[in-house]
This record gives sequence, C-alpha cells and structure tokens, in this order.
Amino acid sequence: MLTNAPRGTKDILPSQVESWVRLENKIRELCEIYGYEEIRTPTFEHTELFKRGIGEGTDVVDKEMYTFTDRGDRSITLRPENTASVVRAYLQNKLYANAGLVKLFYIGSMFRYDRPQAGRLREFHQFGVEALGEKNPAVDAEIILLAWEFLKSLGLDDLTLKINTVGCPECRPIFRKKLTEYFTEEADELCEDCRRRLEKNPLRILDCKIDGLKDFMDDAPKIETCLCDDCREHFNAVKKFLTAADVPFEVNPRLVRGLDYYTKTAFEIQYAPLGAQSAVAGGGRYDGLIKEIGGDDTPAVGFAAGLERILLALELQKNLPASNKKIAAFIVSGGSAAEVYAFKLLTDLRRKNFSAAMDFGKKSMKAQMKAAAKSGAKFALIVGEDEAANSTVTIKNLETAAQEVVPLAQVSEKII
RNA sequence: GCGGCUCUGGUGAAGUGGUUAACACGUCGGAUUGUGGCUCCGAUAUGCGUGGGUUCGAUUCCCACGAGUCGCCCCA
Repeated sequence: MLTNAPRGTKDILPSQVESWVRLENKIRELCEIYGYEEIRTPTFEHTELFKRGIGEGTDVVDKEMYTFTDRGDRSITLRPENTASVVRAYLQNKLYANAGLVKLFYIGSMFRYDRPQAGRLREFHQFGVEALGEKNPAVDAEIILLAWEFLKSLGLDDLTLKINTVGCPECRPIFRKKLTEYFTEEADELCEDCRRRLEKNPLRILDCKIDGLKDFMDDAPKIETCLCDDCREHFNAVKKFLTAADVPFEVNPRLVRGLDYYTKTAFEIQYAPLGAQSAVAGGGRYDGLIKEIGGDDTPAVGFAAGLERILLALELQKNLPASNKKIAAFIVSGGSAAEVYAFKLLTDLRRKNFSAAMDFGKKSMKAQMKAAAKSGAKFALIVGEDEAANSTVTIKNLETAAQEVVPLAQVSEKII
C-alpha cells in the first residue's frame, strides 16, 4: 500500500508538532539546569556495537533489531537505543579527556521490530541522559531526579518511581545461582515463560505476572542477602539521596532490566493508566559497559524516556495545551484589480514581521471573510478596487466588528 | 513472536444478502448589488480496509492478507 506508512511508524502531524516542541523545549531547559549537554549520534551503527553493548541473548538484540548489510558488506543496525552509541562516541572522541564526569543527553528516534501497540512503535522517540565517569551514588540520584522532575514538570501525576539494585559482576552471579537453584526445584509450578527464563534470565522470573503471585515466590532468594558490601552501601546511599531530595520511591526487589549492561542501581518510572506499556522512563547504572565496548573501566549511569508514551500520558491527563496560534491580519481582496495591491500589502506586512494571510482561491468576499474569522485573525484588512485606487485599507476588527478606512502607510500601526 | 477484538465518507458513526448506504459534525456553495462568527437552504462515500471465494446478486456470509487495538512477551 503506497499510501500507508510502514507498520509501527507514525507521522507527526502539524497539529501534534506543538506538543513535541514543547516537550523538547522542556528537555533542553531542564538539561541545561542540570548541566547536561546535547549529543547527536548516527541513527545507525555497526551491528556489533549493539550486540556487545546490549548483550546477545537479550530480546532487543535477538529479535528486535533492524539489521541489514550495506553495499560495502558491513552489517549495520538501526539503533534500538542510544546508550551504546553515546558510549561509543564518548570513546571515539575521547570526551573523557580533561573531564572527570561527562554529562550528556540526547533526543532521537530508535528502532525496534516489535509488534506495535499503543505506546509501542517500531520507530519511536527517546530522550535520554548519560553521566559517564563517576561512581558516586549521588550521580545515580541526580539522574533519577532529573527523570522525575522532568515528568513532574510536564504536569504528570500518578507517577510511581520504582528502584532496585541488580548487583555487580561480583555479587549478581551468586544471586543468580541461588535463584536458579531455588526455581529449578519449583520448576513444575512455573509458567511456560518462566521455565524458559530459568536458563536465560532467572531474575526475570521475579518479575513474572503469573508466577509472581504464587506462594513459593515469597520464599525466593532476595537480592539483599547476596549483595556485596559495595553494592549494598551504594544502594543505601542512593536511597538516602533520594529521600533528601524528597522524591517518593518504592523499593521493588523484583524490578529488573532487560539490557545486560545494567549494574547496581536500576529504576523505572511508571504511569499506570497507560496499561501494558506503562513504563515511561527507565534506566540505571552500567559500570561495565564502557569497558565492554573497549574503553577503560569507567562507571556510568543513565536513563531513557519514551516520548510517545509521555505524550499519551499527557493526553490521558488532558494536559496537552490547547493551541492558541493566532495570526495578526487576514487580507480580504475584492475584484481582480485589487489582487496585486492586496498581495503587495501582504508582503509588506510580512516584511514587518506581522503574521498575515490571505486567501488565494479567488473566492467571494463573503467566503474570504469567513476564512478570516476562522483563521482567528484579529483584523480583516479589506482591499477592493476603491482602496486600491486611493491607497487605503479598510481595517475591520473582527472581535468588535468596528471598521475604519486608513491610509496604506498607517496599516501596520493600526493592527498592533 | 503468541492470543482476543475491530476495520463503513475528512471526523463520530447508523445500517442491510438485492434498484437512492441514515443521522450528526466538518468542508464547500448560496440567502440581490464589496464584509465573518447566529439562522436557513443546497452540495458532499458509484463506496463500506485489500484481495479472493460462496451466491442470480455482497458493504452485509466465508477465507487470506493488511492495518489498528487489547492482553502476553518485551521495553521507553
């Protein structure tokens, strides 16, 4: 179908662009306050970058990437997320030089071959933030805070912030092993998906909507009992900072992340009314990623937020501002003799920075007046053969219906 | 990738196995000579997601595909 955009993609129409721009402005404003600088990375990267970064075995890499071979026989992938690219750019451009902590943000489209649903598109837009080069838990808190304040400042209520720690390469394997052992014994009770997860990612079983309610879940191993001292202290510190900043959070020991690179802090902000796709922002610490991609061992934290979902949430909350675009003047011309005169007036006004419009359809004056009223213009500038002959303009105030004839030169003063 | 539901004009929608597919909004035009928002009048789908099939005949029945939507999965 030539007249259908590919599945899972959407046009952002003029009537919607205002909301997008407002979102983007808010992002830039907030990032400036928090000291994050914008970075723009390519829309596609070498496939290997995502395989390494996100991790083979994850759904994103295994079944959701738009991967193709280019004409030079390179395997290329449309970015399914932007953290790996940012890290790559950080290393390639040596952004770490002369800088302790590098704080970056991005806005852009990401691509995932998923089954489309409300709030889940194949091309979607994310705003994300990355702080590279610091292991202090205060940075985790700063990142979470930025995400939280961002959503709050848009006017979203009913947000819930869930945090957890997923450990580090030292302690996570211990936890993982305990989980595998525990759930292997309960394998008969597990749902189909979870039996699969048992091998692949036993942490996910904790998150299961079906098995999560079953009795044996209460006695499942808890991450707290496995954490190493470093991870425990780190998590406690994050909580302390969040409390100090008055951010209400909920510790959810079952919260896990789907990408391999996460360590220690993991968080998610949900807007429940969105239904199945309720996660509006998510992120955490990824201390292992930079080394994985070939840099020095460098700690980092970040998050990403889904812009379509945020817009959906704002819509549900009826928090999208009504458009109030108004033009200053609408020119109504009568008779072909006046058309050139009208066109010149239109041009003069625009050169003086007035937003002016006229109807080029050669309609009746009545129709043009209708169009003027509908345009929301405050003034209709009526120019017919009389006005053209005398170099005047009839100005009609469309709100009061008052009307006067003024010399052409005075028009711009009269319509301010 | 799996399962359910849906698909009629610009929009919201009603409707039927059989010559003109309601209604409303919108849009366009008109209600005498150069003037809007109210009112009134008129026009506006040869077409019912696409392609097949059943039938004398299908928008109405069946199948496939497509798109949307909800849930699962995944995630932002």
